[in-house]
Amino acid sequence: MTDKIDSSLQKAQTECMRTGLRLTDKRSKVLKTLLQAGKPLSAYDIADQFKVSFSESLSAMSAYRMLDFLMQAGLVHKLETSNQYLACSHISCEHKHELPQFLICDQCHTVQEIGLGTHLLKELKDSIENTGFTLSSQQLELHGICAKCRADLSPQ
Amino acid sequence: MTDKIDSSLQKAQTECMRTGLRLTDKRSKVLKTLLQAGKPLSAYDIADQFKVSFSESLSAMSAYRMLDFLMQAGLVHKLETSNQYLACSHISCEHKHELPQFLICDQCHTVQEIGLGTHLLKELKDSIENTGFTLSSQQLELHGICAKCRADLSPQ
DNA sequence: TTGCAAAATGTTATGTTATAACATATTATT
DNA sequence: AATAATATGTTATAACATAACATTTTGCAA
Ligand SMILES: [Zn+2]
Ligand SMILES: [Zn+2]
Ligand SMILES: [Zn+2]
Ligand SMILES: [Zn+2]
Repeated sequence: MTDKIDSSLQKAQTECMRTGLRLTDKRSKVLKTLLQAGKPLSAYDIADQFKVSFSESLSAMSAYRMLDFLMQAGLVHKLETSNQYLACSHISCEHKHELPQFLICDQCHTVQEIGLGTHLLKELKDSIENTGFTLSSQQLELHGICAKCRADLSPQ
Repeated sequence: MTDKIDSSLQKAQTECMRTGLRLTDKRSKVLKTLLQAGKPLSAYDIADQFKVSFSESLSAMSAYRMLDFLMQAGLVHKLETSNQYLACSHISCEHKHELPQFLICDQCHTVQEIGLGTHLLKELKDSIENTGFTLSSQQLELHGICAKCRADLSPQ
C-alpha cells in the first residue's frame, strides 16, 4: 500500500521534472494526502488532513492553489458533482486517459476511475461532434451503486 | 417565443396535475424565469430575476426549495459543473429522456440539451454495468465550444 | 363551515465551497 | 548580489447551499 503511494509520488515527481513543472514539497504532500485517503476529499478536508498527517499548517486557500497545480499536471481530478478532489488512479501505471471517467457510489461514496473502451468513447465523441459542437477534454461522472453495496443490499 | 414559453408552462401545469404535484404560482413563476432566461442561472440569479420580472420578493432559500420541486418534477435540471439551473428543453415536446445530456459552451456559456442515440446510450450503460456497477439515472455534462463560437473563432 | 393536518412559503442564521487581493518567502537567472 | 518569477502565507469576502423554526395557505374531514 505504502509502496504504491511512494511509487506514485516518485512517478509524479519524475513526470513533473520531465515536463518542467515544479512538484514542490507541499504540493507533493497534498498529493500524498489524497493518495493516502484513497477517496475524494474537499479542499477543506485536505487542509485539515494535511495538518494531521504532517503537523504542518496549510490554509484552505493554499490547498486550492495546490490542487489547481496538481489538476493541471493531470495528477488530481475534481469531481464536479460533489466538489471533491481525488488523486488520479493512473499515476503509477502507463495508462493514458483523454477523458477521465468516474463511477461514484451514492451509498458508500467510493469512486472508481474507469477506462471505457476507446471504441465506445470514439462513438460518443463522434456523435457529439456531429452536432457541430467541439468537445474539449472533460470527464464523465456517473452515479449509482457499486458492486459491493449492491451485494450488501441484496444478500442472497 | 412567448408562445413556446406559455405552452411549456401550460404543459407543465397539466403534467403536474396528472401526477398529483402542486405547481403553485411561485413555482410556476420560477420555471417561467428560467424559460425566459433561456440559459442556466444560479439560484441567487433566479431570485434576483424573479424580483425584476414579477415585482415580487423571493428569497434565495425559497428559490432553492422551488428548484428542488421543479427538479423532482423533471421540469428543471441542475448543471453540476457550474452550479446552475435550467429549464428542461423537452417540456413542451413528447420527448422522454432517461439520461439528460448537456453540451456546455465554455465560450458563450450556452447549453444545449441533446439526445444521444439510444443505441449509444445502451452501449455506454452496458459497458458500465459490466463492471458490476449499477447506474442510477444521472446526466452527462460535456464541455467544449459550440458551433457558433467555433465559427466566430475561425471565420473563413 | 369549522377545525385540523399537511404542505408551502417566509425568515434568519449558519455551513460549505471558492476566489480576490496583497504580503512575504523561496527559487531561478543574470 | 541583484533581479524577476514563482510559490506560499494571510485576511477578507464572494458564491453556493442547508438548517431550523415561524407563518401562511391549502386540502380534507368532522
Ligand atoms: Zn485519472
Ligand atoms: Zn458502494
Ligand atoms: Zn430535460
Ligand atoms: Zn458558444
